[in-house]
Amino acid sequence: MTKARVTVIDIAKAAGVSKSTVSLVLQGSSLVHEGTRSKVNAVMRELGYVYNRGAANLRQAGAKSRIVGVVVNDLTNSFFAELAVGVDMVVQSAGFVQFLSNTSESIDRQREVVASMREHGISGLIVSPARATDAADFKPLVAAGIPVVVVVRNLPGAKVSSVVSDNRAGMMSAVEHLAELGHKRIAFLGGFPDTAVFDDRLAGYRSGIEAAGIDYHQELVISSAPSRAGGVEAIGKAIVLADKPTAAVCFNDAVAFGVCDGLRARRLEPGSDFAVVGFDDVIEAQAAVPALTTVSVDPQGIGRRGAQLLLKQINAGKAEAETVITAVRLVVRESCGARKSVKVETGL
Amino acid sequence: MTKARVTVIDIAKAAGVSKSTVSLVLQGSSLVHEGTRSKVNAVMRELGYVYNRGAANLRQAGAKSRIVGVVVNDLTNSFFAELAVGVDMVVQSAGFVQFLSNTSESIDRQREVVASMREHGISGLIVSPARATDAADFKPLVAAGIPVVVVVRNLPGAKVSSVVSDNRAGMMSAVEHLAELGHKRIAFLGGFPDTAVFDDRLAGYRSGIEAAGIDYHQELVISSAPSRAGGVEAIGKAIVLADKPTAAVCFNDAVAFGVCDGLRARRLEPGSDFAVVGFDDVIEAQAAVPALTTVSVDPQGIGRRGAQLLLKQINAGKAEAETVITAVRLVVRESCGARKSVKVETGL
DNA sequence: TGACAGAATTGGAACGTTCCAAATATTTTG
DNA sequence: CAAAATATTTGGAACGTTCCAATTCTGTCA
Repeated sequence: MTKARVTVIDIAKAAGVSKSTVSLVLQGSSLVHEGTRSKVNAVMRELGYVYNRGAANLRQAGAKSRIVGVVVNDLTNSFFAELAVGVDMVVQSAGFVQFLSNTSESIDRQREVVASMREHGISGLIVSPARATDAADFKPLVAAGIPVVVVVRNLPGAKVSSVVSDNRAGMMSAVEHLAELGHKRIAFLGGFPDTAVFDDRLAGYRSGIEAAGIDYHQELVISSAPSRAGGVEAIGKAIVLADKPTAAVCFNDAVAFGVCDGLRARRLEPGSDFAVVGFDDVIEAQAAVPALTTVSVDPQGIGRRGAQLLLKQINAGKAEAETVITAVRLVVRESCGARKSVKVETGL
Repeated sequence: MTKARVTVIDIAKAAGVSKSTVSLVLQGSSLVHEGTRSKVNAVMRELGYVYNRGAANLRQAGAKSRIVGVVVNDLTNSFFAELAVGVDMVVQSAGFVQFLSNTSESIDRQREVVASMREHGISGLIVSPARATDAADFKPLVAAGIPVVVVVRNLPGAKVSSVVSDNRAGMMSAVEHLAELGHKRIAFLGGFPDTAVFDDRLAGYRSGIEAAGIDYHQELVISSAPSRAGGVEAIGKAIVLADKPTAAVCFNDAVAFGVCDGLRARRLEPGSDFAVVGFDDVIEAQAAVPALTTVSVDPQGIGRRGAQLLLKQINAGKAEAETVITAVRLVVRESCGARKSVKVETGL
């Protein structure tokens, strides 16, 4: 057990050069003689030197720690796990490492986590903000010159970059698809109305029915928690309307699954008796029964785009807030009734 | 945009005390007078001070950075995502943050990632090692006094702590369950034979059939990649045996899903025509058709246990290698044929 | 050969914190 | 009230790196 850490000074001593030269080697400077460089490298290997980024970071004040913080609200949700993987891919290949934390939708936790990351000197932050995050919450970060990229959920009013999926277009295509299948009474179920994502998706819904020549009916928009339980609740309200809907687009897949549960509890089969479309295309969507028709959003792609944007801003020193909207596409499976339940898995 | 960072010296100046006193306040020392403490705290808030852990860390050489590294081989797999969440829970509440990285089973990536984490001064490492990781690979870490906890897959020969599920007991209970259902020819399908996990699960299989008074037949053990495709391959070999099996325990759920695919491709229905049992209880297992009977391992629990063990070792300064085996339990669903396919979801 | 340019190297000083030993203020005690 | 004990506070000197300006080495050219 080696007690003393090997430092740049030990290397210098052993290689017969000064610490400055070793430092130059470390930074790959072209100023050092080829022979010296290789000797120093050899000694470093031999003594088992490990670079102390903390110390380096301290000196080059404000410069880059090569750490990016990643904050998501639910890593258990495969959507966010994929997102984190996407971020990791680009971040890692740029020689950065990621600090990843999970807020579980808790705004206090988010604050703690971000503060902690800041203490550790992150060079940038990618965050999928917890619900009800204050737009001003990341103000201090950007004021300190730390770029912030918001993903998945945008933060209207905050002057930060964001990468979100095309919620409007996605929901619109879902509605149009249902209209093409002949549905006239299409409900919009689930989601909290106080969020930007909700607004976007609802706007897409309205454009969709308008494009299909259907009138908008206020009572067909039923909000609820964006969860499975919320879906059950929403379909419960929808089904007792005087003029019942025959189809629904849901705020997200979780709600859609809940809607399916609620339909079954009323002896209605999703797909054949009532068309259901989700949003997100979580991993369970294709394995479910019936397989869920949904809008696929490629969380990994969002992660990659977000990371790229962040790295760009980090390198640029300071960049303007920028918004990226990633494309989505409707994946037609069974729950919309367009296809019979054909359970053939290739597997080969 | 504040150009200059606020330091402990600025606080000291503004509060009319010395930097040492500020430092004492920072550390919550009981040496400082109550009045002084609150004044300093007030000034810190006012000036927007942010603690520089890097600098602190530099001084208390070797001491704790309050960063733990977490390395998994596939974050996309919900099993590992859950694990990471478990780690995050305990690590976060202990005031640590986690560096999380994904190796995608690449041993080079693993090496890079671990090296990078080390440069950043992690106080401990939790790793689910990529396949074929050399037992000696973490030697330098522990030599430097950085505790390492290996999870999920153990590393025989490495002198590090580990937290693994009870593979032996789990597989044994799966086999016993099938035997109770009347099966005599039970195959063991999938997995790479060069891994410790494989050995354990196979040993459990052997104990299980022995306990049931069934003879062991070499040809019923068919290894393959531990993936869906591997499962298809393995069942393909099993089904053409002279004396066909009527049931199979699989190396993991992915293999089990592949086995189901392969059965269907041969017009056999998993559950009724052939019993299939998986291992892991991934999130898709209960939503699949038929719902998969499998051995549930609680990855989040493993994450928590691993983190606790790591923190213990970090606090102890140095601890002996310790092995924790977490309990598993068989979850009986449909694919073993014990139950009819009853599709009732409560949802409420 | 001496001056000069370029290449390679180098000794501090700094970064923001913690630690130590020592100094000062406050209280207690005989 | 002096001395002793206790409670607070405090200036440096670290920690391991990078940066700067300055230095020492090379060779080149007139």
